[in-house]
Amino acid sequence: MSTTKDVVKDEVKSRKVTPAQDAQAQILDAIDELFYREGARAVGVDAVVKRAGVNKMSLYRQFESKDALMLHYLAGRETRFWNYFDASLAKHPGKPREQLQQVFADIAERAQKPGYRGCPFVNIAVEFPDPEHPVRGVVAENKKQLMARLLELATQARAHDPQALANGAALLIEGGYTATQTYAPGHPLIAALPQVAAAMIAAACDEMG
Amino acid sequence: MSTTKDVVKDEVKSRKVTPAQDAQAQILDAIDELFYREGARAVGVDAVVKRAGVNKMSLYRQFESKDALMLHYLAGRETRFWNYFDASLAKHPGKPREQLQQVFADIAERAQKPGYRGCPFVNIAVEFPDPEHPVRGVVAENKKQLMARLLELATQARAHDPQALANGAALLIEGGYTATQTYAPGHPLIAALPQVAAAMIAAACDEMG
DNA sequence: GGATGTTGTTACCGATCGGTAACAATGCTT
DNA sequence: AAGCATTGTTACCGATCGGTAACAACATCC
Repeated sequence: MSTTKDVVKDEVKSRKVTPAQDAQAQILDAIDELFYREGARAVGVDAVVKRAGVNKMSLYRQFESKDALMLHYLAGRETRFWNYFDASLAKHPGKPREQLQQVFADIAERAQKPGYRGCPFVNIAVEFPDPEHPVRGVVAENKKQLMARLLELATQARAHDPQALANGAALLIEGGYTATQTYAPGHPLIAALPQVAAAMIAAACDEMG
Repeated sequence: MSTTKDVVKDEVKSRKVTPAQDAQAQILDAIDELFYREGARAVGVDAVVKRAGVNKMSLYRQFESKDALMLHYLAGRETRFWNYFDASLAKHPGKPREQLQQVFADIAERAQKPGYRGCPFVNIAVEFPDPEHPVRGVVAENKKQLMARLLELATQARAHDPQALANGAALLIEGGYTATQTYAPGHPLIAALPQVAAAMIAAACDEMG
């Protein structure tokens, strides 16, 4: 008798093997896009591996959990954010007031591009309300540093009350991020961010109390 | 022979029957708290019925889907929001500038209370990024009306550029909401919101261009 | 006292969640 | 060629997701 098991054996399997570091890079690319666009909570690991073009086990052999994935995602976004920030300042070296103004101009410009989905730190903080969740530490650290940089700029710009200007700038930045999601996309409110910031900066530096 | 089916029959079932409208009220209370505190996406219908103290079928006999639940949740939050808003204005009848200032003062006060979790419209917009999702329509409507009210106040306050002041106020409000979630709870930035708003209002109304 | 309509309960549906065991196929080293 | 570590594949795991069928227990009206 012939067992049916060994009848068809010459099919081409052709499974491609991806080095670990390549797979890792593809995964990081996938989560950077998916977590940002659809939200980390809404995107499952199956969607991640599908988009990354790797196997699920390849993912879990390099990242211990989805929480770890989110932390890597945030780390990448943090690097990108400070690159943006430093690029804004680099446009006006030695001119803190123009630097601060440029930060708002560049944020508003990015926020109007299609596909913009707000600040990734804001989004993930809203998606994970538990303040003990590991992602919240990254968010807090980012905002803490942002406030420090704003205070530094406000001080260098010789504002009457540097902390007050830093507070106002921080609130406007958070507001600009969020308004992109709550108001209709392309709403003139986003485009008005630099003007609002300009008025605030002028009032904080020019007129004497 | 004795069938085992009818041996124990005198156990007290004691199942309470809740009128439909009572169950509905309990469900609305439950989602108002759970959806706000933990996020509508993170809270399942099982958690809702458990907290409401009703059966799952009682829920689905009155609400056709979880999406419908979220719309009811948002409707309740919208009513509450405009009650807050009108209450702020009622403190200074006929004085638009003080009214606008009061809006910020009251928002900042609420935002510093324990359990505050930001603007429910902002949160649900972040949780459901798809602009075609039914909840997004409610969010857009709320913000649209808010902008209209702010513009009305700015006009009455005789700002040089009412639209510019309304834009600034809207951005500050969104920023205040969001900052409660991204910066540490109780962060001085939240308490500074009224001062920042005061400076903005003063600059928009007082000084001549 | 039925008959009827509403409510509670249980048990289930298929789908998806994050995560893993086991093993086949591959590449690299010697 | 042999041995070994890495990678791919499949098939699962228990839990939870939103949602429903079927039927038992109740209240009410005639």
